Amino acid sequence: MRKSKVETAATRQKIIEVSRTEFRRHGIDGSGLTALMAAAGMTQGGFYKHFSSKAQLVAEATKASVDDQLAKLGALGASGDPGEAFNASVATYLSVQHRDEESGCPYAALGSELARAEEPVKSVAVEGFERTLALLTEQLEAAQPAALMGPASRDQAMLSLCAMMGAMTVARMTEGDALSEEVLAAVRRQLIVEPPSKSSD
Amino acid sequence: MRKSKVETAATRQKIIEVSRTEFRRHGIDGSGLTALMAAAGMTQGGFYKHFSSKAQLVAEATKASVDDQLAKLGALGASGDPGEAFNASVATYLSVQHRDEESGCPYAALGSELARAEEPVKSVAVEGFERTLALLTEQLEAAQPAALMGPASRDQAMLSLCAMMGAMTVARMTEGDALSEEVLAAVRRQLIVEPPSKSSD
DNA sequence: TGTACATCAGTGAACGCGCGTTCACTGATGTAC
DNA sequence: TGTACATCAGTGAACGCGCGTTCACTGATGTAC
Repeated sequence: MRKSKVETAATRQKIIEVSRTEFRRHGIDGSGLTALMAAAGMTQGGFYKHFSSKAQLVAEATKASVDDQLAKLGALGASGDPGEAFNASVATYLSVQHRDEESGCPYAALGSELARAEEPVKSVAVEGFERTLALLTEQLEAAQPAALMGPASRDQAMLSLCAMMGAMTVARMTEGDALSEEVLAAVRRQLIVEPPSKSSD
Repeated sequence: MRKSKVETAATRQKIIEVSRTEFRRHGIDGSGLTALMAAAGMTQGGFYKHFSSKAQLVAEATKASVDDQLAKLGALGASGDPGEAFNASVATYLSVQHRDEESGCPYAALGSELARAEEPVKSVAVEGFERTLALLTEQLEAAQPAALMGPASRDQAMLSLCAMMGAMTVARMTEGDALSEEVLAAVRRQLIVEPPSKSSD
């Protein structure tokens, strides 16, 4: 039953991919390895040929989700006006589509579980947050008058990122109620910034 | 072994109180009824004399935590300048003390788990959020020029509340790293409002 | 290039364990007379 | 107020179940000659 190196790598990737969906849907504690491996098309015994523990998988799946999110938000900046990248990031993050997605931001999906996580996972979470914060700070500086740059930009990016994550968690918590869409729209309105060229305020 | 009505009510309250601490520390899925009842000084069998299921306990514990938080933030407004109540709420919520507390805001502690909860819990979460939002909106309107009142106040309160919850989750996720205190301080700086009397901006 | 053998990806049963929930039982409390 | 009995808070063992992890086994892949 041995598989080729290419197949093995693909299987490993498949397990990570499937986990991201399962973790988002049922949480980390709520996703058993047996169900997880079945969703990847295998039996539970094979898991330990790819990962040394469930914690290691959680770390890798979280890292993959952060990388994905960074790539998605980064692409919004690369194509089009850099002054609009920040607003595009906010609008994309705080969309109903993101709320209903099976993947997406791991901090919004697993926030309180990640806060309780142990070391391999914790480091990934901290580094991922730092990188996302750095990207958002850059996008914010490109979108605002030069006078507002410096430490204030990082503060504002911090507020924006925390508000986005909080709003997404609340939107999922209140799904089905009108409040869910209201939270997304309200925080979107509050975070959007005016482009640097036209300063009317 | 039957207990008096007063003792029975006290035991019920004790279970709820203990649960709030356990849920905050280990999450909902991570808190077993056996450990929970032991922490309340009883054996697991007695649980069902007070609650019909674990889900019912989760709903009641969440409601108790929300009520507590509302009382705490409301008290900040009652004693002292109403124009300073909002800033006091922000500073109290985003404190290192709140981060390290065993009780505190259930949304920050259980956010992603509450988002996955079923009906009895979900309603409590939605209603609690609405009430907290209403209190914060009031406090905000008392702290700002009349011109900024109306729908904009609710939007701003929504931003503030989401940012506070998100920041607390991130602060706990990054505890041990300097980022943890930085997030709390940065979001505090961004949310504080100028009192209505001295309008310099 | 062809053969012989070591490697190891994946299987599926089994491990000990803790989960939420049920239940027969105990004995103090509450109630009816 | 005093007695007899029903109620029910709390005990602790047991239920079926799924958890994370281990392991002997299978057989195709990779490697050495």
